[in-house]
Amino acid sequence: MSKKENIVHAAIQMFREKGIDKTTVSDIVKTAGIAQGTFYLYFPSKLALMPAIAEEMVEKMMEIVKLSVKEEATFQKKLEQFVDAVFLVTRDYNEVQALIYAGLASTEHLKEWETVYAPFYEWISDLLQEAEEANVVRNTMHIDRTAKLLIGLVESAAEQVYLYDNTDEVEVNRQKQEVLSFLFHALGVKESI
Amino acid sequence: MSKKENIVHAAIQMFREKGIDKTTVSDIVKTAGIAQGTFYLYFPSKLALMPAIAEEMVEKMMEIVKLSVKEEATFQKKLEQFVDAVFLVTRDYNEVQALIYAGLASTEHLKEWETVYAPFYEWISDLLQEAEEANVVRNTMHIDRTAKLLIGLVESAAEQVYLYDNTDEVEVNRQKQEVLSFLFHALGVKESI
Amino acid sequence: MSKKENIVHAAIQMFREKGIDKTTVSDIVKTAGIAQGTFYLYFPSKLALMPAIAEEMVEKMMEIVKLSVKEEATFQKKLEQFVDAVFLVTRDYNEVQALIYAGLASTEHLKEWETVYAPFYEWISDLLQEAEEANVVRNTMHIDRTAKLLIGLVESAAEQVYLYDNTDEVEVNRQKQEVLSFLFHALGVKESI
Amino acid sequence: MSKKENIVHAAIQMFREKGIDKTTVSDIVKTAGIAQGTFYLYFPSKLALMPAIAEEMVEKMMEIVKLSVKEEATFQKKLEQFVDAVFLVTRDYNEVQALIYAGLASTEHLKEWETVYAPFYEWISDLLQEAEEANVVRNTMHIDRTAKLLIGLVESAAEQVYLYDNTDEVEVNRQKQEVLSFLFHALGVKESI
DNA sequence: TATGAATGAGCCTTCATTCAT
DNA sequence: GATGAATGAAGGCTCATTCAT
Repeated sequence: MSKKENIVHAAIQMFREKGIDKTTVSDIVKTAGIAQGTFYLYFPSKLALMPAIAEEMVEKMMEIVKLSVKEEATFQKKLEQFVDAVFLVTRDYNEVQALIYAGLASTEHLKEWETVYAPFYEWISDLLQEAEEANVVRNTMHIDRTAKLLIGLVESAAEQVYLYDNTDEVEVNRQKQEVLSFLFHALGVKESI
Repeated sequence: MSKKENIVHAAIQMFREKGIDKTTVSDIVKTAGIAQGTFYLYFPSKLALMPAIAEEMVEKMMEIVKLSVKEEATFQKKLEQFVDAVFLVTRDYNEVQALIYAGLASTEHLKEWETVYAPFYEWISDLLQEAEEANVVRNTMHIDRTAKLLIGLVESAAEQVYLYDNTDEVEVNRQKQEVLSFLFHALGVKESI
Repeated sequence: MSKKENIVHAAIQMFREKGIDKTTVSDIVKTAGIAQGTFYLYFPSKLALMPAIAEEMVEKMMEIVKLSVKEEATFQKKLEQFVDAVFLVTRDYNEVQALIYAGLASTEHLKEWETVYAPFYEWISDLLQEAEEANVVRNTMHIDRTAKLLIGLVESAAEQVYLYDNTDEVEVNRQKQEVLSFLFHALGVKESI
Repeated sequence: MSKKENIVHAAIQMFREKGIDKTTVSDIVKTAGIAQGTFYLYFPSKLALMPAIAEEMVEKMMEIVKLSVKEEATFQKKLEQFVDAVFLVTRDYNEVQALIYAGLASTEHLKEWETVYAPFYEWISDLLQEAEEANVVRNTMHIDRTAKLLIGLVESAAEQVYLYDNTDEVEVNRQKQEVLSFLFHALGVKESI
């Protein structure tokens, strides 16, 4: 593993353990097992970490999503698997996702966000596109815009359940079901498929 | 205005101007026109501000929502007005909303969140309840859960458009329309009503 | 003594002991008996100390000069007393004078230098003016320019002797004599007076 | 050009561009086109550069002085040419000369100073010696001491004009004239020659 | 209650120096 | 000799919090 990746992983780990604000460069280098100065060989400042972490997180998410969502499943099933994946990642990394929000947002790295998140949006767009072409969803939606709405919906649902609500399994499943039901209607999923 | 409110308003103002991380207690007291020490007469620490601000923000949002959504309008129209209101508040206060997200979340004030946001959820729940009773939406949804989904959806849509996308009026309106269309389908709004 | 003066004195002391570059803000506050943060209540940065120190040094020099140079002495005697005074201050504070040079010069405080050093130049200018009017020096010199030359000459002579040469009393006195002789000729001091 | 000279030249260049304090070893090696470690093959530390630079600077000054001062000129003319040369070098290298002052002085390299500056002193001493023998100056001065005073005077005059005063050509020339006049009297230059 | 000067722990960052290749 | 990635001590500065008035 390259030293740069090493730093990113250490940072993610510390962010999950101590929160973003409380994590210092000193924490990160200690975890990464490198010297303080070495950090600055790879990142010009602490803030410059954020895009790299965001990228890493999106990659991880894409990985899990691709692993969860089976190629051969029906669209309905795929949606279900997708929701499962997002809930999973949110449960394990919601602290870090808040970072992607807050960290990226509070700096001047806003433009990078779009780039970083792009593959995720695209993946959903493709999914919706296929579904529309297969005539299993309503054909009145704007694909790209709807993709974003879909992601926003599922992520916020997952955040609500893991950050603020009790996280007992039963409740989580009910929330997932409600999201799916909400989604099916929103997309006009054809029941008979 | 009580001195406590004074502090809260000053904090919100500074957060909007300088961002949350960059705002210091010193900034806040200067804006509030009080002494450094006085702050600690009303709040035990800087973090203790967050719930108070969240409360204020939710109040402001409720106010705007109540002002925007006309009692006599149809459910469809009400939804539209609601979306307008959320977009409006997000545009003007997205920095501060990020605080409610990140600030509350990163501290130990998580439990307070529920309480603070409660009136907002309730208001939407009531709206949905009425709609269901009037038989203008599908009757298969869990009201409270759907209320949260609805809020999450609209807020994330507004954030996407104001934080990351270009904010030209035309684009914003398209996004609003897509949200509404998405929502109408999700809630199973009866077209004929 | 005000806390600001306290800091300035502590800084001068440390500069004399450790040299300028080696002196840290931490050293200064320790000597001044105050907290690290207190320093920044009175000076926005470490560099901002320099003009204040320069001022203090010039004041000290003026004080010693005024004490040394007797009102009723002849011009020749006054010159001699002046050279003594400059040598004295240089011996005790040459490290700090280097600071005034280097410190002021290396920052953007150059303009302040003129202001700070002004009373010193003026004092010499007045002395020369009187001498010219009393017809005890040549009347072909430009008073202000010559004042600066005179100060530059005496200071550099003192620096040479205390910084680089051996500082035994005999050698120092010879150097003083040579300076005076040089000066008397340069100013065209009338011997018979 | 040897690698050592290369480093010295790079250092001088960077000192002139960025100032002494702000110049890092990293800057120097980048300019010299060598690796960070290579620096330490030729100089045991950053401070060890200073005498080498001083030497280089004095050499440069001697070169310019020798070029400016014509063998066949009268003593008066030679003095004038000498002042011109010192003003020239000061204008172009005053930053670096401050280094020779401050840098050498503040370190433990004081003793080297004498050695380094020696040829310069000697050259002036020789000039004065000749003048005395030719009976064109007063014969009451101590040659070596006066040589130092002369250099101190001219250098401080040049520094004053280039560092603190306005540097317009007219003013500079007036200062030069005043220095020369001061000098002629100080040395007791015989007018009729 | 109200003040605001004082505190000091701790942060980010720099950079001279080293050393394995 | 030459390299340049790695080191880590140390510095300047910030700012939430305290406390004597």
